Amino acid sequence: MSLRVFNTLTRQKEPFQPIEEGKVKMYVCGPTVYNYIHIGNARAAVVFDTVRRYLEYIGYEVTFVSNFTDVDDRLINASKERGESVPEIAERFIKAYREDVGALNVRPADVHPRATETIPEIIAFIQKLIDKGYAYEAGGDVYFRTKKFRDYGKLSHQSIDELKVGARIQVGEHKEDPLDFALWKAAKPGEIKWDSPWGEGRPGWHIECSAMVEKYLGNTIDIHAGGQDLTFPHHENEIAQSEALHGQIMAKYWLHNGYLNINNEKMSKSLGNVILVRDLIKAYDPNVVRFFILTVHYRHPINFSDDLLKSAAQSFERLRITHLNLRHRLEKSADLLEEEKEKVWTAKTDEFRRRFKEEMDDDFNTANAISVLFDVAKEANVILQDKNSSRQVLQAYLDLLDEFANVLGLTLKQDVVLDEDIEALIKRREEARKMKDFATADRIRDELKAKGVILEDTPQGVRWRRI
RNA sequence: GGCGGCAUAGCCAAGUGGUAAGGCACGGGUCUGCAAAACCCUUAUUCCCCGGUUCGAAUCCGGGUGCCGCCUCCA
Repeated sequence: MSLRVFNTLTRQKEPFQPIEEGKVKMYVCGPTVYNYIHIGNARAAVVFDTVRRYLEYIGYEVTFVSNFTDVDDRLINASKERGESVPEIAERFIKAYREDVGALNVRPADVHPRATETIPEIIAFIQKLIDKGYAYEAGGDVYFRTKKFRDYGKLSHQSIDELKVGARIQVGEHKEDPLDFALWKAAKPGEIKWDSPWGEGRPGWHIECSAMVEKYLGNTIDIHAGGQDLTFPHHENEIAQSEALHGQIMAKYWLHNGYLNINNEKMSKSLGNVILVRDLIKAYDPNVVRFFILTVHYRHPINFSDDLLKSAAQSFERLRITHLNLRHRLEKSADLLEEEKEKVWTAKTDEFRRRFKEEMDDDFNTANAISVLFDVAKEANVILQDKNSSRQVLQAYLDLLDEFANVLGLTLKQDVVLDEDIEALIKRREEARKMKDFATADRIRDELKAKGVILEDTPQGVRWRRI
């Protein structure tokens, strides 16, 4: 079995074959940095970070590029409202983005280009489109001539006629056709601006991605990804720009993640139910948030609620406890394995690995991959029941858990550092238990529980963890 | 109007032709000084409804019901 991915372009799962053997060029549309990111943004970031990790796990060399949109209408509006400059706002929220997404264990991209640092390339791109007749200047704006691009609508599977029904020309725009979209917008007085052959202005939203993909990855890339809502118009327009200019396809595979709802309602400002990552990770371990996101297939809608998150926290705790218990037991175990028996265990762990890969190969089915993780934990727990477990076997299962968790960007390992006074209490309880003074032992155990430390007596001695 | 998605146990969620993964919660048992953790057992003769195709369907086809999304800034 090898990797198959669902391609929005064909609406089918296709065998994944990169353009260049062993290498993957991947671009993910990043945030417009005018605010803190919400959990919908987080889902996209986590999902495609996981895709990247898995591609690397199966041996690809991945070049991962993700942009920051640091100039556009929303930033300009925010600038007016807050009396702060556009670059100030952008800088602040880029920093916040890195923190938020970093907490969720999303690795930084190889390159994080910014629109404002790509202006010369954007202008050159637009100029070439004008030269080829795919774009026109009108009143200081430049628009893409949609009807000239024959494939327009191929990604969202809409005909131009159907799309026209919803299209509007805003007041002040000078489009030839309602479906045309801005490549360059003339600056209004006081707005942030750059010089261009068409006067002072700023790039439209879609053009930056086309220019960045070309600059950092080339004319055709392997994977272009983003949220479902970017399919139209953003990605459709990117395709129009890039393919009109280059005469070759922009990306082989287009991946889109599904929506995230809050208590079964769409998350939106008007409903007032937007949850910021920043706030969420104050209440929940970021690992749990990531785990929760990955328990649902990335293309399916995911519902968010307190109860669901609590349930996910319980679920994830099971994996963490097994991990912790393996480590505790490893300190007390000896190497007992004979060579032939080792082969049996290796065969078992290889089988888990095969299953994990099989699930991830099926369009990144993280939900099923996680179920393999639970099966590994179950097996490990059974081994922990045995009084004479071998060190090699325990270590093999611990490593396997870490290996899978790492592909998913999850951290199972917890370091439990105890204060001196807590250690002293544990020691006192041990002495009390030896003397069969269970009243004292239980009192200390309750006391520690109140402080967030759970004690568990095992045949190998006392074991502790934090709540 | 056009395009698309979803409906599986109390809850979450995989599964898209071969006889219902996994997790949470619940109940019983084992282990334990008691716990905790863990393990074992139990928990959907059945996958929104009605027809059809098939040796066989949650899975395919037709019809219906309900919910949702996109077509406009949006992950």
